[in-house]
Amino acid sequence: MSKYTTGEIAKLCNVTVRTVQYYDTRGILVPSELSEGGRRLYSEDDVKRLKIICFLRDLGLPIDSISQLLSEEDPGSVISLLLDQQEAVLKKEIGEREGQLAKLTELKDGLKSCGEFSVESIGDMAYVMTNRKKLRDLRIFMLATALPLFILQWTSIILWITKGVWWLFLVWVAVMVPYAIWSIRWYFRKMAYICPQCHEVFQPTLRNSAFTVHTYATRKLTCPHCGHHGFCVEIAAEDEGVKAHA
Amino acid sequence: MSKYTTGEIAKLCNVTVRTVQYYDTRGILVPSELSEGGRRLYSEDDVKRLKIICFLRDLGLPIDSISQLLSEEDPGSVISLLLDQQEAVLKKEIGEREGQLAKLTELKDGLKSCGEFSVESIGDMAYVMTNRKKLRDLRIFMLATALPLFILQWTSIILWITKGVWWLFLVWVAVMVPYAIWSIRWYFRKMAYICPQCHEVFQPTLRNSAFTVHTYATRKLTCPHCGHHGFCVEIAAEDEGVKAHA
DNA sequence: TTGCTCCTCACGTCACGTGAGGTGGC
DNA sequence: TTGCTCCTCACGTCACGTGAGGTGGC
Repeated sequence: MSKYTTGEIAKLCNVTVRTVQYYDTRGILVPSELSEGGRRLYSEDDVKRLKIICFLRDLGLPIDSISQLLSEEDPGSVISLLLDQQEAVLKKEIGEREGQLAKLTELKDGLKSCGEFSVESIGDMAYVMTNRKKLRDLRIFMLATALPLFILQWTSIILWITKGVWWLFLVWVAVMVPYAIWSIRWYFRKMAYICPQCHEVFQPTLRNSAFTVHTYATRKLTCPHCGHHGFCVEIAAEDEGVKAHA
Repeated sequence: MSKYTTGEIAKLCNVTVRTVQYYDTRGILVPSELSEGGRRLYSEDDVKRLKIICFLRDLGLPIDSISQLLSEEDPGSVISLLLDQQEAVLKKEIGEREGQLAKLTELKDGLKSCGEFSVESIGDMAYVMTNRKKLRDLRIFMLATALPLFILQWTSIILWITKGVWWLFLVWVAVMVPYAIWSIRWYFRKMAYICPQCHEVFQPTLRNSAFTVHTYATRKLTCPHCGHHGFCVEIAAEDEGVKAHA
């Protein structure tokens, strides 16, 4: 029966000498024999054991679990539990990293579209990203309230043209005017903007914001903190009112 | 300008007090002021900075990189590099874990179909799994050599029946007989089996293995090491011949 | 004065890597 | 004797967590 030294068994199993020594001190793979000089000597069975350890380790199992499994008197009852656990761990870790990857891509896109770059831009982007869900909810709510009016509008127009029923159109006008006033006020109370210069969050007055150039996500405004005039990213306002996003 | 204590800034940014203290000792977030009693006092700007740190940390970036980025005089040139790097890291880690997950599932399936369980079964499974590619290559090679003969067989039969050409069938017989002898011998030289009892790899003699019950992956054999008689898993033999899979 | 919060060591985590300084075995 | 391998400390990694023992501030 040939015996292997630390270096030999390490090479056989594609690990470092240090790893073999470490497994000895941890009691996971104790050499079956020691030479007179105090050198570790490993048997064929030790090699098999180390291969099993490495296989399980390469599945990501912690060595303490492997150690417990190998010293169990009935490993059959433990192994499937351990593997199920590890499966859950791996799935969770994959999910986490995919989430991070999605956020990272979003950040990259955001920084690409944002011209001048500073560390604060990252803060703005982070704020916009966490705020995005809330913003979407607000916009959806806005559309949802407008939808019945939209239907009423076209129903009344069609009825007027085809059947000559004109009173429904009057109903629409009567409802539409207060809705328009309410919705514009509501929208500007719920929205806020980030200044690209001083990175403060502010809410413009209705007068200043209603009649300016704007896109889907930005609006040309003057920052009340630093006086900068330019396109500001639209976000959902904090519930408590105007507040630095800090 | 209000100031925040360690606990306050920690709560604002959803981290522990210890984390805030740690970022101070690492020089990543040094409090802008200290009280006479030596307590850390943080400004609004410090809060913004910590939020940025946490955002980047939650993308999985190492704090040393964050630290460097924040102390850079031109962060714009570094950030995209850093994010690209992190993207690669995350993709690699996801890939690794998906590989581990696949192996883990394979192991679970293997252990389910393997009746009596011991620690050595894991070793056998590991060996079968690393060996699987080689085994598949061998089987594909086997099929590839058989394919021309198979085509010749049906061509000759069809020609004989439809056109009365019988000599091609004689050619097929003349080629088939030596091929059959060669292929059976080749197959049993390339294949080996794992004994489920003593977990040794062995190659049975041609006589013992050719006429026994078998399935796609196993064959009923008697182990020459321990004498156990039962179904043994088929694997590709080591190139050097018979060898314990150690 | 009493809680509560904060302070600084200092050790623990996880699976080894990396020297340092000394020795066994061919 | 000369390389090569192996031995045992012992510290370092990474981002904090977890007490211990002491103090500031309302």
